[in-house]
Amino acid sequence: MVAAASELLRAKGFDAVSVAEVANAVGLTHGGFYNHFASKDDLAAQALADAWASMSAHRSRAGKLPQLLAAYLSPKARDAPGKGCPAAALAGDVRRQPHPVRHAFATGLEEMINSLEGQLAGDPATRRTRAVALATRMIGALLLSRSVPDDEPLARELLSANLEMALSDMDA
Amino acid sequence: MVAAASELLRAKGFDAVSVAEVANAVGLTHGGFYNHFASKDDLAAQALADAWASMSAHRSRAGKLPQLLAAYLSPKARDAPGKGCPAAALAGDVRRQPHPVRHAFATGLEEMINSLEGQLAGDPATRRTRAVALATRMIGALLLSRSVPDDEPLARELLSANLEMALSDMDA
DNA sequence: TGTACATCAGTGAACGCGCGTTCACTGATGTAC
DNA sequence: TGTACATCAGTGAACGCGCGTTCACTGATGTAC
Repeated sequence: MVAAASELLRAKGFDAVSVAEVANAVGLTHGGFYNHFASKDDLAAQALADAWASMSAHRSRAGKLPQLLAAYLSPKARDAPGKGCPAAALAGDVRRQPHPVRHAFATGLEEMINSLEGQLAGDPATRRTRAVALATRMIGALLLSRSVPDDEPLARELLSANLEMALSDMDA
Repeated sequence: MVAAASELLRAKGFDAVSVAEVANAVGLTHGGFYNHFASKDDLAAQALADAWASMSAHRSRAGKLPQLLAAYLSPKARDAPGKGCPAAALAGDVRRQPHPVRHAFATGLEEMINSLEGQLAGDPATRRTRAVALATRMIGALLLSRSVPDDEPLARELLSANLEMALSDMDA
């Protein structure tokens, strides 16, 4: 149920997913929901943590940084928000969520930054700063690309321009 | 009314602002709303265009690029989403809005990129790419900083790390 | 100037709808003897 | 093994609520004569 919610929330956002919808997704009716979770917010916090966990697992399978960036900033990733990065899917919503949800978000984001930092070469003194900036670029590009209508060239350009810049930054 | 909606929408998001709230903000009741707009979505599209217009006016008053970046990526801007950049405030929501709203969003974003491109120095062949990447960095950083709880150091770091990287990119 | 009338922005009750949450009840499962 | 009972996840009707939208009505404004 947490896994189903995690995908639905990323695909549609917190408010657009109902308790009944999540329950139905695992073959239940809405009434039994409260045998498992204290509230919808409780589920949201758990689902967000779960999404970050599966994102982290995916990251360790993705190989080296250039391959990870190319996969992250791809049209395929753009078109599958439900299975993709929780930050790109929910960063805009999370500002209006209760504290446990925001905290789960921040924890996952911090882990993502740490993971990127570990894959960066170059001057160790600037690694953390570059990792924060790289995470921002990845998440921002995917999120903005999704916010623009699919048929506008800008949607592709946001991915390609940021991929190019991210790859060239990496060497510096 | 469009101006009031523009600020409310940026502060709270599309779904969290009701027609009654917008009407009350200008001293009316909700019933008269439909003498002015065809629907809530119609208002949202106009309000978004208005927000971009006031952002654009603000941009031309901001001086040179380093000053603009410092103001954009400041804690003050972070804490006033209602008066700030429509992209950082609404990029996450706009994906779920009807096409006119998405189109208004994309148009404003395109203008922002063009404006940044005009302020960039360096190799003209890469200017457009660098402008797209810079806009992504600005919007992504502000949006992520707002999504993290205020009391976490990461909220500040997202602004400062991206400001630092943006300023050093500018010279390259 | 005064009177009758048309216009139209604004009012507030009402509509249908979907939501999160509660609750009395069902029915399968497992334990006690 | 068979029977009685407790447990507890799951059901679906019901609750109160807020929403976008509609609509009959009000009342101020401006025009016609």
